[in-house]
Amino acid sequence: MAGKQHFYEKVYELAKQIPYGRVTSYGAIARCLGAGRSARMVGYAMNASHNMPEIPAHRVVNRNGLLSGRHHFDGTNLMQQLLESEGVEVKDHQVVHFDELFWDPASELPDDAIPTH
DNA sequence: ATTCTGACGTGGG
DNA sequence: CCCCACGCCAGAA
Repeated sequence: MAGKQHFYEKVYELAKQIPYGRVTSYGAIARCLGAGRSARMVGYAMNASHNMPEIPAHRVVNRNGLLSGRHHFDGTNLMQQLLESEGVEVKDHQVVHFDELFWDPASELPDDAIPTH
């Protein structure tokens, strides 16, 4: 049934819809896809998205707004720079005003835009 | 084949 | 507040 390949693609479809200048979390994506306990797998999917420029992996942080994936980007601070380039403030590896910038796919995305197949 | 390590998150002590 | 165990499961060793 639900293979990894399939799951990764759902993650990507969802990630592509994160609005410019907003951020979400690994767990929020997992929950939205009906795999609430598989947040780690979302991290794996992001890790495997390096060759996919259309996937805004830098907009996915952990549930505290911490840039936990920063070491997987080229350059020391690329993840932070990408966020700042779209107006997201980052201080001490953490998104400032995380509460306001947080985008929850489950509550802000219309049902027909949530990948199911 | 088995072990180990995580771009995570929750719950319990 | 801190620390730990656990669910989850892909890849590397």
